[in-house]
Amino acid sequence: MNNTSADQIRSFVERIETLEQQKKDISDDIRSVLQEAKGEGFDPKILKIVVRLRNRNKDDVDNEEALLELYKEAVGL
Amino acid sequence: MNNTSADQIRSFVERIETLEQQKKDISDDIRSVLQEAKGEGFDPKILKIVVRLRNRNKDDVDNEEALLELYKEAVGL
Amino acid sequence: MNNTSADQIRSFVERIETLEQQKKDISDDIRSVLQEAKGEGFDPKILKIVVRLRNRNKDDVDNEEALLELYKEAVGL
Amino acid sequence: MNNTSADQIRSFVERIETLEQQKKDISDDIRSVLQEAKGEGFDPKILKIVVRLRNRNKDDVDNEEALLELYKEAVGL
DNA sequence: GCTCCGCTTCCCGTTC
DNA sequence: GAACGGGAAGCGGAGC
Repeated sequence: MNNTSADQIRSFVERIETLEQQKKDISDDIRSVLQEAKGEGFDPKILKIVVRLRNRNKDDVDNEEALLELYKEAVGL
Repeated sequence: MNNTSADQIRSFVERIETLEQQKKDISDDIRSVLQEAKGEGFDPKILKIVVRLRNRNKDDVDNEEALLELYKEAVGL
Repeated sequence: MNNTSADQIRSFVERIETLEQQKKDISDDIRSVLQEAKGEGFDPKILKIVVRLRNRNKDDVDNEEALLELYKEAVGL
Repeated sequence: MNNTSADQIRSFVERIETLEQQKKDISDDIRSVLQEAKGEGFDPKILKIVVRLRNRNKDDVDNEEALLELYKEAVGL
């Protein structure tokens, strides 16, 4: 390996590390918000489910829920 | 549920959504950097491994590698 | 490393490999069943959800669903 | 939903549950083997790495290791 | 269609 | 002994 290649590798690695650190910081922030919510009596797990549902098409979600009800009845739930 | 609780839930959900969006943006940035590296002839997969190794204690990594060599020999690798 | 250690390592590795293969076979079987169900017009994703629900305590599931409804209303879903 | 559909759903769900149970049993067996190995002084984590390596093409693994060494030197590892 | 990445879940170690 | 948090494995979805 020549020097230029090594320099490039170092550069790429450092750029990625910086971004990964930022990502980790944000993950920590999300965790903090969920903890805060929990401290005020809300359920973090359900909050995450709601966030996911809001990212999805409403019709799809409705259809899926309707189907699930049918299947649940079929197995006695 | 009273109005205050609903407001709190909305607030928590929106804060999480904002953070999740930021996280996604950074993930996209990382992907871009890896693509750029690939375009210059480097292996994105190996770059990621290097980033992970740099996050770990050197002695731990060295020990693990030494042990792995022993085990590999034991099974004929 | 002495010979005995190497033998032990080989033995452990082979035992694990055998078990992993069996596990993979069963995963394939599950996938086949889901495919068959899909072929008869059922939704594999919903079937898996039902299986998971049946593994959980009914009261927990009911409580979680009730809570989710509340949160959904709070954010206008 | 008619009775036949409900019967089919029940049947599919039960078949999947049976298979999932078998899979879980095997996972437990694997865990036992790793525990046993640990009890005799071997490192479970490394054993799992060896199992994974044995599943891969030797040339690929060798190439990857060679490349990794180059990159590690480039960043001073 | 396949690989690869991110998410979810599970398991373990720690702490109270 | 139970709950909590961190880490690893398995699964589903996205991107090539």
